[in-house]
Amino acid sequence: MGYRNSRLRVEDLVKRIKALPTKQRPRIVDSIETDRGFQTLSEFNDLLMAFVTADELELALKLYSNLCSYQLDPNCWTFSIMIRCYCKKNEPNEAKKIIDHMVENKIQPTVATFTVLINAFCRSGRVQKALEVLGIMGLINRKPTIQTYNCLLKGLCYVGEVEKAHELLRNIKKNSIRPDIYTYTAVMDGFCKVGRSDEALELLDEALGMGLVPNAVTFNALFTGYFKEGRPLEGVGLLKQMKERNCWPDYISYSTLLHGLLKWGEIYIAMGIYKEMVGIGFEVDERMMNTLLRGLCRRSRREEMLKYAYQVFDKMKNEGSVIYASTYDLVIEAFCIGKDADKAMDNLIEMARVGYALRRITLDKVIHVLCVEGKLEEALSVLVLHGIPSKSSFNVLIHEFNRRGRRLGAGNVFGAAVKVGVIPEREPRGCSAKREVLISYV
DNA sequence: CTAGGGTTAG
Repeated sequence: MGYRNSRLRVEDLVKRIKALPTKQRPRIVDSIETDRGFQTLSEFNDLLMAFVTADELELALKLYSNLCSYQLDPNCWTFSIMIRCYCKKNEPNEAKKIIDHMVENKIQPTVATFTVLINAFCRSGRVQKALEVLGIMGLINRKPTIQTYNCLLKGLCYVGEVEKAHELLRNIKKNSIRPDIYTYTAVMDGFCKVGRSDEALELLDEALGMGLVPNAVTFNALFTGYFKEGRPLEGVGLLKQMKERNCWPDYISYSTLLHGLLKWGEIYIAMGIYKEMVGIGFEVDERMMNTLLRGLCRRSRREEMLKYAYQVFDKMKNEGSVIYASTYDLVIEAFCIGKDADKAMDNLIEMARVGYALRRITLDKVIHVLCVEGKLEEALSVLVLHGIPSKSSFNVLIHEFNRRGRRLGAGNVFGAAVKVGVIPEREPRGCSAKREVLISYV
């Protein structure tokens, strides 16, 4: 049974390979070889291409290296696939060797093949090499298309040559190649990444004037620019404009916007955007939820924000999200602000249980609120957690115990302080208590 | 006779 080509068979084979552990995959290629190989080169090319599209690059290389054992000669298409393979592997220099070989042997690669290689060089910041390839194209009279230029534009922006990208865009127009929305998006993105959103906006107008239709990616570039420049509210305006243009914001639009608003302290508006996202059905990821929650907690002196913080925190707990240490700190602080001593304490214990370091400031705040609420026993139990409160917390505790005439409690606190190397100014009432403690701990 | 090429975030 020879390996017979049909699209179904190729897809089937790739599927079967995908189901295998990585280490066992090369064996399939060997089995093809022992299985009488390929009838035609086109069968071979089809499978090679299938490997490359399926990201099985090692298998593609292995298959290619077996080529002569099937007594087949590579053609233009075979080489093109291998160029794609090396580009995917981020080895454009290897790909270029193949292009050179093709050109030398008068097997002329098409624009698409050149574009793949130019893109690979650009993506890795080797714009010079990309331009060199463009030069080879010129030599054999292959004209770049707008896609080729788009790759170069992105490459130029990537290496910080936005000015040059802009100039190239002008030249493209002059040479009567019609830019498309990818072209404009690429240069706009370049401007936005260096804080020149206004120039990006001018380009957007130009694109609109040409009848091009901006998409979410185009707008997302502007979002990024606005937030880089500290203009979060203009981002909100942009969202509105997007919708008016019937361009539906995607997940990246929303999360960029949300992140920008949080970064610049527009927490209330951020909460609104968050609700909108959830309403549409976007899942807000854990990291973003942590950021949102921290923002809400920072504003928790406003009652409404505290309420939101509670809601978001509950939701995260219900969904089993990981709550970061920095988030716990702020949540506990918010509970303290909200005079919810028990919740503050519960979460402090929770924080200790999951193994997070307990910051002094957090311990202090919990001890303080527990004392204010008259929960002395709980305040005392904070001392058994792993973490050292500040001297003033020990002072407050000793004072509270003294005030209630609880000499033993005060002595315990004093002892705990001394044990961790803190000598409070406050002393347990009655000298004997202090002396006892000092004798037993020092 | 045909494969195939270009976007975005914290």
